[in-house]
Amino acid sequence: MSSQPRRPRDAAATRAAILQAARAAFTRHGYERVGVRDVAAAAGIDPALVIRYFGSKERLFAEAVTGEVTLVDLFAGDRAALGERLARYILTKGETPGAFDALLALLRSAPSDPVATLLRDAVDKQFVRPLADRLDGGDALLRASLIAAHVIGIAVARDVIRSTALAGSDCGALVALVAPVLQRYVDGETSTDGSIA
Amino acid sequence: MSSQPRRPRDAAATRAAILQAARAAFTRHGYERVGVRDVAAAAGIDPALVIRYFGSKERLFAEAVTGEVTLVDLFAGDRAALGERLARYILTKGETPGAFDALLALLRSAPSDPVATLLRDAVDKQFVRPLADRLDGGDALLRASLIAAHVIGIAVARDVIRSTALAGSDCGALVALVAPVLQRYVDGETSTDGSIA
DNA sequence: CACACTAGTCAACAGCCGTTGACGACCATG
DNA sequence: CATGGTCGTCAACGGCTGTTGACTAGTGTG
Repeated sequence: MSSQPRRPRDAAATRAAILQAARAAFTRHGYERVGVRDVAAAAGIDPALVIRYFGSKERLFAEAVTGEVTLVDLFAGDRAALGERLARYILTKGETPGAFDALLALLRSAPSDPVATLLRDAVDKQFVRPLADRLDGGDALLRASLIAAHVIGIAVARDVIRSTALAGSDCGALVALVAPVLQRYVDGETSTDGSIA
Repeated sequence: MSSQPRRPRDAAATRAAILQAARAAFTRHGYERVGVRDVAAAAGIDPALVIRYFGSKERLFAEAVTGEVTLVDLFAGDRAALGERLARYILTKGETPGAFDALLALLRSAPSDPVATLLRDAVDKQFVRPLADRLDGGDALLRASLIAAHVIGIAVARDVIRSTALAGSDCGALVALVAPVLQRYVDGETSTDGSIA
């Protein structure tokens, strides 16, 4: 029996294959439940190569997950519809199966301590702060954090917990409900009262 | 060298000690990162005894985490202040260190597949459905699910990710911001109009 | 051709995991 | 006192984990 043919000697392609396999696995199952051997098998190579290329599982995760999120362009544009843009983004995302979502990968891995740090930094630097910069009024940082919290909550409820109502509902109806709520955080007003505390 | 003295033969106390240690550990670190040996060590007994009492780690987790959440009483009372009650509950919870929070334990363990199912059932049965029963208007189930999503998001952002802005802020200011937002889901308004139908 | 270099494989390490069965120690009851 | 059943301990199983080093097979260069 001849052993299976070796991979062609292409370092760049192999590295990319590992990264792609890692992204898919981490997105679906989270950091803890994905083994180096799983990633290697999905990439069609030896487990040792994964370590050789990335040093350790943790660094592979960091490299696979970072540098992929580009939310900032969402924050640009008129603030009156910012809530709707955010709602539409989070709610229509993930409709293409097999898509890699760094946020989801991070959320699934959040219980892991180094990952929690990674996630905090990513959310803070790529979401909360840029968003807070575009908010007027007091408590901008707090309101941006609460917007992030709601967005994260929706992602967790729908994609991790797989809440039946959220997962099975029409996106349009969801956006219509969520958009004005996020917008309220954007505007920073309490409608019954008229002023911020 | 005499080995350390045996535990007094008290089955009920030992069982309770295991359960308490398991709750603390699962709340802090989640299902995956807590080993049977960790729980046993915290309870001061042999790892084998944990399995003897609970059958398996998974059943221990289920027993440790279920039957502890009693949110329903929050939903009773006047609906006009329901949003504030919810906001106050989620935001002031966990101020006593060492407290066990089943929701947090579940959230930290959510990536694990059987735990995700457990969590979905718990959230659905103990939160979404009772809450939806108290909501008027269309999309009651959806609006209740979105309230749950926001509450979960705040919990994740604050306790798992440890978002700096949320973790370090004054609870009163947070409640003032969150309460009217949750209330909007309660009232089911989509316009800026402040009146309920 | 012979060389150094690199890409890939293989086998194994040490350590952890959940779980099991055999084995003492204790206690209540006969 | 003897006996049966329960409580606790101990050691070990098989399987998994991330990681390492030795080894082979190709490639580009002198």
